[in-house]
Amino acid sequence: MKISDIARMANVSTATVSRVINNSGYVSEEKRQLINKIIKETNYQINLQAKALRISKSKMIACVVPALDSSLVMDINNHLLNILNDQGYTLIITKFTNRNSEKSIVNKVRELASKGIDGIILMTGITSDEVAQEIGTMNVPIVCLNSYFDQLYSVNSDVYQLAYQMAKHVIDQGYTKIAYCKCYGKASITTDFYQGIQAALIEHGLKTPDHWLVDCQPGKNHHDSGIITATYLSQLEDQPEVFISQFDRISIIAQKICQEKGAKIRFTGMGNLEIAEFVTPALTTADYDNQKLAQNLYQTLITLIDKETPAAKKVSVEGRLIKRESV
Amino acid sequence: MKISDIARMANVSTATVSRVINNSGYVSEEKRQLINKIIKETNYQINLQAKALRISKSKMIACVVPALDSSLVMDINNHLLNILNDQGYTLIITKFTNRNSEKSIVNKVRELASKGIDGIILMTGITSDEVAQEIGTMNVPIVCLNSYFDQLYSVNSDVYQLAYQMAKHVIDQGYTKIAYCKCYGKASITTDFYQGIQAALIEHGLKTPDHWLVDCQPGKNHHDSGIITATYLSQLEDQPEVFISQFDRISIIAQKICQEKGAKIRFTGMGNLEIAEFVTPALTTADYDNQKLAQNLYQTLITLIDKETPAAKKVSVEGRLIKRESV
DNA sequence: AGGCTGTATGTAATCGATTACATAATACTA
DNA sequence: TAGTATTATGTAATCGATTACATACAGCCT
Repeated sequence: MKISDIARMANVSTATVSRVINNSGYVSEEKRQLINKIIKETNYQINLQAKALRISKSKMIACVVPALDSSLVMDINNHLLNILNDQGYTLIITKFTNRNSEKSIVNKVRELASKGIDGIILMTGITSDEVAQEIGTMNVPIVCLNSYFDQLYSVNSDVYQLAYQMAKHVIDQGYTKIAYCKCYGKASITTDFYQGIQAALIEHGLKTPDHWLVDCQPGKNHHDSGIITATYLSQLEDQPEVFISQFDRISIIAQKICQEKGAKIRFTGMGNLEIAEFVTPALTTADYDNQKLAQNLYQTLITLIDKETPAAKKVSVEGRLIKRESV
Repeated sequence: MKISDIARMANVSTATVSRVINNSGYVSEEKRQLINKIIKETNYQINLQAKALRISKSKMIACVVPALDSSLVMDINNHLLNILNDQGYTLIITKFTNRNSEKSIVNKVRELASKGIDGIILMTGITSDEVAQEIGTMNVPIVCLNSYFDQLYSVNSDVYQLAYQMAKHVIDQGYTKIAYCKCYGKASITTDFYQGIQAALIEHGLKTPDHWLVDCQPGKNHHDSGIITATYLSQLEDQPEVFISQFDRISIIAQKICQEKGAKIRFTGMGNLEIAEFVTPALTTADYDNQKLAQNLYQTLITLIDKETPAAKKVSVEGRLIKRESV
């Protein structure tokens, strides 16, 4: 069933049917009703592919994710889905890991553009200036999550603040032997985390010895990182009192393993997994406000799609500390 | 940059360029190389929208989910993403909750078809025969997850077996006062769960009094269901020894709350959330083999897309019990 | 030489919409 | 009454590909 079929049945031209469908131009009330009736009766659905081709707007947005396995990615996509559904957009999810050489993300973007996608949300972090530059100059609307560069629009959790507050909270509880994870990646957000903690520590005249700085990267996923972290910490001669981790999952797993090994190290997480409340002891963590992140991603992207200029190149979204039993 | 631009630059017709791109028909080696060279130099990307319109194959598959908030949905989509990426397919995720009246899922399917989608994976459960009938007769390839009907192709976890094994395991541990969740929905998988447990119980001459059958549905999500379940169980005069739940999340939350309330009820879950291993006590659960589910979903769908007949209308995927500390 | 076959390439219709432009009828204005 | 808006509708080009069909040339066979 296509527009020309409807046109024939209504004894009008396709132009008139199109006008009715898109509510544009002049159509007599009589024909409008007739056409609408036929459309309803025949269950006619416009071919969006053809429409997209003609008007160069597909109402499709692609989200590039490293994987669908972190609660952050899931949760934000869930919120995005709600927003996009409401706005008549379709969400495409596509995978790109930085393991396939960061440079080729440029090709990924090109590939998406060739599908006629209106805009792209990049959840796979960018670390290279050069790549950021290249992506920034492509003429497809793009917004990054938690990766900021001068050349790119981005929406970010204010991890610096959260890390700072978290460290401060730990210190306020009277702890001084504080370890934390220092991921040696170059991702913006990771650096923020590190610096936030540093700031609080320095402010209170504390210093963390190097061997309490755990690199959580080598484990490919948080599960493995948790095991690595726990194994490392629990075999130390001088164990820290608290380990501030950047991810709930790492903490939850490490906490459990340390308990089993009899290491009395306390943990804090980040991300506020639902489950963090139900482990023992309930995990102190930080909530990123994923809904707000999703909203801002959408808002920025739509502004770009509409060929307007977003209010800010880099949007920061405040989160909040969630204090529970663990620290 | 379109195909006609390439054609002009190479001094050939669009037909020849198309032949080179699609490796079809005759093209002289000389022109083939020239055209390939130009394509590379110009970074030309074929317009997939136009192509899809012409050949009526979009290489897009849609997955209809109730929400992106359960680990099952996430995990399967993650696996699907890997498979689809490899096969050159694009994954579209779209939301449909049964709260918006199950009937209108028919419209959702129609809407997707109008986007030129090649096939649909339905993760939003179907419960109505009538709807199944209607969807079954639409001429779009569709596969359901965990919802089976005579009219529809489906891939399902063998929940009956798992529930049976789980109950048997609990009984084998010496427990006799066994409660479990009886969700009053009509979803196929929910009934399977109930019947699997029943079978094991009856086999061992056990009977569960009605007030130990907890309806977990009223809480909209597992989090709430967990709270409701724990609250209910812990205030009972005669508490069961074990509660067999259909979802890890419910168990994890209920287990924690019962601990706090001093109720000594043990829990088992289902779904094998990564986190289930790290709560205290580590949760005994069942693994659905999500990867296999995803593979079968893909396989069945592709077979339908290729206009062939899948081996089975209803595919069952075996899972396995994971015995840990909780029971 | 005439007829085949295989290779190479181009022309133009087509997929299903949108829309600029032309045209026509009607109503309004001076 | 001629001229100008306003309303209504249709014609045909267009978006960027694919592909059936037509054409042409080369080599080969008898």
